Amino acid sequence: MPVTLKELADRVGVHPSTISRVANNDPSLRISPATRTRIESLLRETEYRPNGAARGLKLRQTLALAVVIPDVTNPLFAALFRGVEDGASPRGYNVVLCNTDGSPERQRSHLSSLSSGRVDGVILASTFLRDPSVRWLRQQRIPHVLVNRFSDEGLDPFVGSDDVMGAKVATQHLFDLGHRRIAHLAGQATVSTGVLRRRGYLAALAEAGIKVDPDLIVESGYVEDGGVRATERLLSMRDRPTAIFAVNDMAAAGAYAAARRLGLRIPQDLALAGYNNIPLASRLIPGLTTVDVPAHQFGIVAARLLLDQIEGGRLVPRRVVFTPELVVRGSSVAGADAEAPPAALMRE
Amino acid sequence: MPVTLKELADRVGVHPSTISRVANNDPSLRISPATRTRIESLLRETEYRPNGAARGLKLRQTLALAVVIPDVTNPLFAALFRGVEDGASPRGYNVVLCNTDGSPERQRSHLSSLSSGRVDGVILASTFLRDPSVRWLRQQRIPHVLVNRFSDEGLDPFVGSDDVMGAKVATQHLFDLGHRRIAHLAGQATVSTGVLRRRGYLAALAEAGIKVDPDLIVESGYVEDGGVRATERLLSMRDRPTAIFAVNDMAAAGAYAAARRLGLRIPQDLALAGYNNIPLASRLIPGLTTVDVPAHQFGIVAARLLLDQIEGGRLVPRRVVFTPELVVRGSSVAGADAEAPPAALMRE
DNA sequence: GTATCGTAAGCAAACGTTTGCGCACACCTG
DNA sequence: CAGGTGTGCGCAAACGTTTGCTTACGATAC
Repeated sequence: MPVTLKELADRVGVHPSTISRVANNDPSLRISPATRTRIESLLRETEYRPNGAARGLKLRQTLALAVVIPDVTNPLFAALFRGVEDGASPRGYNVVLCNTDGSPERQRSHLSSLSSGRVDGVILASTFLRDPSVRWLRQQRIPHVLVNRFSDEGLDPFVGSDDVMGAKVATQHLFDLGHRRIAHLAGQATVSTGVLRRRGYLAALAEAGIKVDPDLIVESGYVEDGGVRATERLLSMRDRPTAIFAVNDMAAAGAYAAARRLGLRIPQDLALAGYNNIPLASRLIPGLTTVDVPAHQFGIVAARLLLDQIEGGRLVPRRVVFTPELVVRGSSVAGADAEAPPAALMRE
Repeated sequence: MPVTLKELADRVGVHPSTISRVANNDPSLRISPATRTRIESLLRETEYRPNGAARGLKLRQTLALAVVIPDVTNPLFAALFRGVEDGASPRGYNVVLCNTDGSPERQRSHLSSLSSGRVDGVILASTFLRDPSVRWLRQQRIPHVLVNRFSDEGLDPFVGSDDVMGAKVATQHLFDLGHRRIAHLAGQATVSTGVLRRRGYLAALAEAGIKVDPDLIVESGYVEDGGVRATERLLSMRDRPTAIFAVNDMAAAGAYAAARRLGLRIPQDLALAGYNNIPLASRLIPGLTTVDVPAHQFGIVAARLLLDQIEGGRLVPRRVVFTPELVVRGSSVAGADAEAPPAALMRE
């Protein structure tokens, strides 16, 4: 159905290669202005687009990228994807989206399905520490960029934020408010954000001269449900914490539910801080104090790193690390919520 | 980098075509068990994957689909995308995601960038009535399926829900609760959901014997901000409505903000119903009564329709219309919210 | 001993581009 | 008019598969 070079060539009485050169603006082409305009107008008229497969075959490039994430349904990753698309689209690349639901097999299967040269590079979020898939990408020399979480420290191009500092700032914030028994809903030790944010939490305590109580560190994982259970455990202690720093906002949202169930007021009876600043954070009542992670920026930068890598040829490991920022809301400071939070703008 | 047929052929001392036939399980191939196993083990060992571009060129198929939506950041579309991927992935297709932000030019540009045969088909959500892009798809005979909104009635394969019925049921619900002045935050007249849901609203009023007050129908569009402004206008009337049916949940969320600002209690002073049942609906306090739209199912079914169309060859227009279901929460019936809404499960 | 047949695999074209060279023609120079 | 220099474009290979057709070879039949 789409028009081909040969057809055009017949219609304008010229060799296909000439048309190809005109379409590609080949500077080495010497051509009479007359033929050139004739060809150009034909190209415009027919809206000629070179066949992607043929072009890809010859040029060994697909003009496509893959983004592999656990779940777009999560606003953090949705924003990340938008960033990637916004970075890649102007440069002519399409973006295929792969959801893994956190399952390594699904991740593996997606990557292998893409490995038949169906994308020029991969952006990978939420890998594990020492992730086999990432090693495979390295070994296959498939251009890739890790986002948010890294795998083997420093071996891959990476864009993320300073998780240690973010966690430290959040914890210090709680300390500055007078809290001395500060708990941590922790992420898994198999994930970089988990270990780094825990490290930041510990660093803040150390700096404040607070002795660490191991009972105050409970693994909640990154889901709301885990946050509920972990918080219930914390709040049922004899000497319960007055504040909690959660590894992410979903776990913190779980803490809200647990606190409400026990009749505790936030922030008077329990202060909370989360991580990521997903849209939900400002929707909760009171608003959730959290560490902002510029997911959209992550995407843009990751796309740039990847495309530079692809178009530049050689793999140049490079890390871009953002400095996170604390967003203070009512979950830590009473009355901190702005009057009528600015309505997030969303379309149907 | 990836291994090619010719290389394999050299390594096993056989012609490339034979390897191809073995890899593709060509039933017309007669081959000795010995050679077959020799080839098969080589294929496994090298993890051979045929080059996608070459295969696509020969077979004129890309094994890729495109999903075109306004914005993945919107949970409704995120869920829709997941459905498409869940439907397409098992059948070997990748899915490229294109966000248009509602701009027809961006939609056009995405479609044209895909038109170089870079996808086998397109799933399009949120088109306008009489949308030029859709007509272009039809004219180019590019396999496509419309979701949620349709364009020219009945001309394209479509999956969505019965918007008239959904709106009617929601409005009737408000009527049954005793409300007589029921307003409508309406969608644009250029969008199928806008006109159909308005039609459902009107039908319910007619059936209830209520005379329509044109002042009670205000166009809010599909965004929160529009909902705020439209509701403010409604609530500042001398004889203001006691209930509002909003064209979607975002507009309804805007109504919450406007009501709070005016010190009105929901549902006592103002009852609300929305549409779509996005995750936010159950997060609002009180929970938002709304019409559930099975976005994930939409995606699955749309993928099936599209793949059948692609693989089956001829275009068979077909419509799949779901019957929507009303979800009653606290925004219409005081105390309807379940104790501690089941925590939505999300990952970081 | 030749014709027939079945088995096991090879040959080569084609898919639509891109691109390094080459070729024909015209024009200029001496 | 011979030789040189541009100009304007054409030729053909190559990218990695797929697939209809052909071929080589050994066995069986007559």
